[in-house]
Amino acid sequence: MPDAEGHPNVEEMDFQTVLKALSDPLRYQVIATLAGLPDSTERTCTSFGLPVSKSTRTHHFRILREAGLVRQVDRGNSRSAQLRRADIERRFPGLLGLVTDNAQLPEGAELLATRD
Amino acid sequence: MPDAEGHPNVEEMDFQTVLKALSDPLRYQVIATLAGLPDSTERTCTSFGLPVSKSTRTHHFRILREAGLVRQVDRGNSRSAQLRRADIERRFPGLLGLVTDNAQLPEGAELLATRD
DNA sequence: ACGGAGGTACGATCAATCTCGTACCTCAGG
DNA sequence: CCTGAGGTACGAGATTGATCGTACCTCCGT
Repeated sequence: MPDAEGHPNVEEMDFQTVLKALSDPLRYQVIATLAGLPDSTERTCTSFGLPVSKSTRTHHFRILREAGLVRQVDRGNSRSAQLRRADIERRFPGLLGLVTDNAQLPEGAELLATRD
Repeated sequence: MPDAEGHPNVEEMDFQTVLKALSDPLRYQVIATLAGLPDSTERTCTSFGLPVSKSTRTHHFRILREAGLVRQVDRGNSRSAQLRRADIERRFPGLLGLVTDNAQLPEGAELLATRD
């Protein structure tokens, strides 16, 4: 079962849950952005510049985390999110490729995502 | 734009729309079932034995059709649905493989699906 | 011509979920 | 010790989506 922070391990990842997580435009955008950046990239939730409130942001990142798509680790005063690329690739080979190939990132998304 | 029956062509298929279509358990089950059968298989909506009413069934098949996942053609007195396998494979390579690999079809699903 | 099976269209209902505000927590920096 | 930034938890509102019943259509078989 998932760990204390709600991360499922590779075997526990469920495709339907992942599809549901990705079917929201904002969450899709987060994953597509992360997938287009170097593997070890870590970002705070805020750094994506999502046009929603803090609590809504927490909600979306929880869904991504519980689907197994991102890992969130405590970094002192904040919390960084990183794509679980290897895990996803092992469990759902090719999925991330489809995500990046079909991403329609809004203008400036790369800038926002690259900002610290 | 889509034809009169609402079928998008290959270029018009949208990944987000497809993900949304697949994120419902019943619709996923339909696609997974079709994907596991020979390519030219045609089925009536009823033959899947979905545990919902007629109108709900129509609703789900409309979403699958408008996402571009199935093609529905008039067959006289009824209407048959078939998977747009080649189109999907061309537009989203590998997606159908993921769907079949992660399908958890209920017991007897193959029988229901194979029945005419 | 009639009945029934397969489908669609429409409107209503109910559940899921996206959204937000507020309150609260923790840590880094002054 | 404060303050502010980043996050979470919880409850409420709003929106989406699944579900159904009814009415209606078309075709096949009798």
